[in-house]
Amino acid sequence: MRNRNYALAEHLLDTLGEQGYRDTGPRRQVVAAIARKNRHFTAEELRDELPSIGRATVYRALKLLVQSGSLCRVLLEDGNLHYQLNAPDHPGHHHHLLCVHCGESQDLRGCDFEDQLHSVAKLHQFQITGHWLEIYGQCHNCAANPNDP
Amino acid sequence: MRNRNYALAEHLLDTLGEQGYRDTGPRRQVVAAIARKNRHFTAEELRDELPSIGRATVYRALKLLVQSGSLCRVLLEDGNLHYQLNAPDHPGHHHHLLCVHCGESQDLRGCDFEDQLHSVAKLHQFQITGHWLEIYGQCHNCAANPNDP
DNA sequence: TCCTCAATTGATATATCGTATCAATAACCG
DNA sequence: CGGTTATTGATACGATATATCAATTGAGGA
Repeated sequence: MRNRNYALAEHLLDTLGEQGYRDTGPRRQVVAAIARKNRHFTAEELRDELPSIGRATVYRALKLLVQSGSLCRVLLEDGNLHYQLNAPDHPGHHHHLLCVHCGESQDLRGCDFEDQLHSVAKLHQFQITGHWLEIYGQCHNCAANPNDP
Repeated sequence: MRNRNYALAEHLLDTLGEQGYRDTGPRRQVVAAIARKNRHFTAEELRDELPSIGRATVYRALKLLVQSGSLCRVLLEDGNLHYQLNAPDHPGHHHHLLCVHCGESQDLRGCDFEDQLHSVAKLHQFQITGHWLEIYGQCHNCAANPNDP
């Protein structure tokens, strides 16, 4: 686990490096903290875990990671925005199945709404340039064991 | 137009009345201001138009209207949440085609993603309880006249 | 019509989330 | 090594929204 997190963190730094961003101490700490997370999180949550790092630095790092496709912003059902690490082999725009019970988030893979979106758009004479989709519910585990933590 | 707005405002007040909420002066003003809008807006925008009304009252009215299904929260592409009046005959949960150029918002009607969502969910052994979808692009008008205001 | 009481209001403080500024510092590259 | 330039962090600020609570007001009953 430690190893996987470490490799993940290095991967994130590499991705930033490829885009000309420097490999700095604070950045390493932010990225390491993100790699340790196994669910979506808020910027402030992260900040609490990194008290020695300036608020602005944390927000800047998050923004870079979103821009570079390593991190997603996910919209919770209540309208709050959280962050979620993307799988290394699944960067950029995609959708999530968010478990409202345990907070787990699965990527929606191999599914394409684009075709349907475009045909709908045609009906409305609308040119689509983007979309945002989040799906809420219960994951397999939580549906089977509704009384777990 | 004045008449339509007036009827709209009365409709919103009626809807609140049915749920046991009182018909008050400040509420009437908020609702009237909303009925005048023809695009999505922020709470602060509304507040600027109603300087005599307390900040909290504006937010409270918005919340009630969202709860009662008269108002939608819409997510802009940048992650900001705005409010959008629902058509009286189309309350509650639905989706929007948001023009990123002029800010117009069309309701997505007669379109059902639910079936597709559920079959995808089945693959992931996930029980869907809700979803959030926004679609961004250019409306017919803006696509045809990209240089208009 | 007037009373009463609960709902509502608004001033204020507080919380959350994020950006702008800018001097000091640290990374990278030759 | 330096020198340049990105980066940092302290601080202030702004936007969005809720909590508190005394004062006010609407609505239904007497």
